[in-house]
Amino acid sequence: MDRDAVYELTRQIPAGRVTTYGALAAAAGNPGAARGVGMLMHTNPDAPRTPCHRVVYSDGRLGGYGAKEGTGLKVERLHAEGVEVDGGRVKLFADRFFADFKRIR
DNA sequence: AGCGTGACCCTTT
DNA sequence: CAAAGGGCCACGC
Repeated sequence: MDRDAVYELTRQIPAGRVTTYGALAAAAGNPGAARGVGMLMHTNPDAPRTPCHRVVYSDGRLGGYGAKEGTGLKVERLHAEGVEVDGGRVKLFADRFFADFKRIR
């Protein structure tokens, strides 16, 4: 597992778009390593260069966030980029999905 | 080197 | 439609 690749891909996610842990893992060449990617995000320091808030569950839910505020902060950051969030899930998930990480069920 | 834990995901009740 | 089970991988001790 090349974690640098994962971080790189995460950094390349355009503002206002989101992807999933699984899709990210697959794009990095390790399909099924969704959980590992989540761990990488958690391990990753707060690094502003890596927009981990643009990574969510495959069903559109936000998932977790290392900060104390948790998903709350995540919602704010996403909303600031134009991503509508409701009921803990991302609206227009399909449209907002990063094209390069096609993996909508 | 082995074990436990977690920011996940899919299939099956 | 909601809940439960089992299987991924990476990390720290």
